[in-house]
Amino acid sequence: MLSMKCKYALKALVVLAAEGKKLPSSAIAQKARVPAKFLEAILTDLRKADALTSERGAHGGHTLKGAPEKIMLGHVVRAMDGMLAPIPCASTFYYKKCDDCTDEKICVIRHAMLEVRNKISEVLDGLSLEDLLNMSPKKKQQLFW
Amino acid sequence: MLSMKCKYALKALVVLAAEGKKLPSSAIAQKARVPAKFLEAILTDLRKADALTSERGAHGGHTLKGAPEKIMLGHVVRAMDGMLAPIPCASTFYYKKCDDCTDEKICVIRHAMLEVRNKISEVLDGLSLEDLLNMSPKKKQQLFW
DNA sequence: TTAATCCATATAACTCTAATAGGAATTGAA
DNA sequence: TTCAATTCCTATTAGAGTTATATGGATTAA
Repeated sequence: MLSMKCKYALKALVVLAAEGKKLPSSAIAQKARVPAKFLEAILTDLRKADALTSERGAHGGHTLKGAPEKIMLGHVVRAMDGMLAPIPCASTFYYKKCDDCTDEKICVIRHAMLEVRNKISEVLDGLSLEDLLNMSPKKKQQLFW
Repeated sequence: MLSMKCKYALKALVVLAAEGKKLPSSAIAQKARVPAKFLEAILTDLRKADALTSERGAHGGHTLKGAPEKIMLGHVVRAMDGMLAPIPCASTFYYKKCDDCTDEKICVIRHAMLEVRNKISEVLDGLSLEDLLNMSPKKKQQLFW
């Protein structure tokens, strides 16, 4: 399950990608329809995840860091929610051994979940913000949801 | 994320599939290395999900309902954890509209997550308990994890 | 009658989620 | 210098979900 936080993060980044310019968090919150104060925390996390840069003070705001086609959904989801894999022992970036497993090389649950994690990764690490924008039939009106 | 409950459920079913006979929950708990009392509740859910049948009283126990090749992982995971999709609006079996979305037909987040949900479904609805057993290189010794 | 077993309900500790609140620090402009 | 806009930081909170454990009732075979 994607958390609301992660979904909001994606929406915020789509807005930034579509506008292609610096935006204050209040503007992002309004365009993405996301609780403003919650979004502030999310934007901080996105900055730490190197997805955007922020400028403080009057006329400050947030700017996408790098081109929209370089920012992949997998990166964002991992930064917000952690691993893509259904269980820790099947994760590449957030691997953790199971307590109830003696030999993970033969674990059939893990084998199955590795397949799942690879499919999820194929999709999310293969989709960029730019790809998301291009999915929208109403791109020009900037209606994405 | 798969819950422990779901993981335990899968392990219990693998044990039942491997043994191919009626087993009391205590035996399943021991072979699957799952907390006994927690497992009892899980077995009840699996019965409600039509994955096994139970007999009460002395010499009672739980038996897989139907052939192992007919019980799919997707069915089990849905019964334990709910939807496979990352977000409710992308779920087939547990669909629910998003509050922050005006037109889901154009929602780019949903489109991306539909791809993910379909891939997950392809794997989990394509894998049976029998497939899991066959994944194990130590099938004869009944070591699955 | 007894022991084994499933079944049902309650509870508890813990963590996670989805926020909200309040204010400090920074910046550009009047 | 002062003001307003803005990010940034820390704390708090209500509610839900997770992962169990405890107790005892109901059922069944020997």
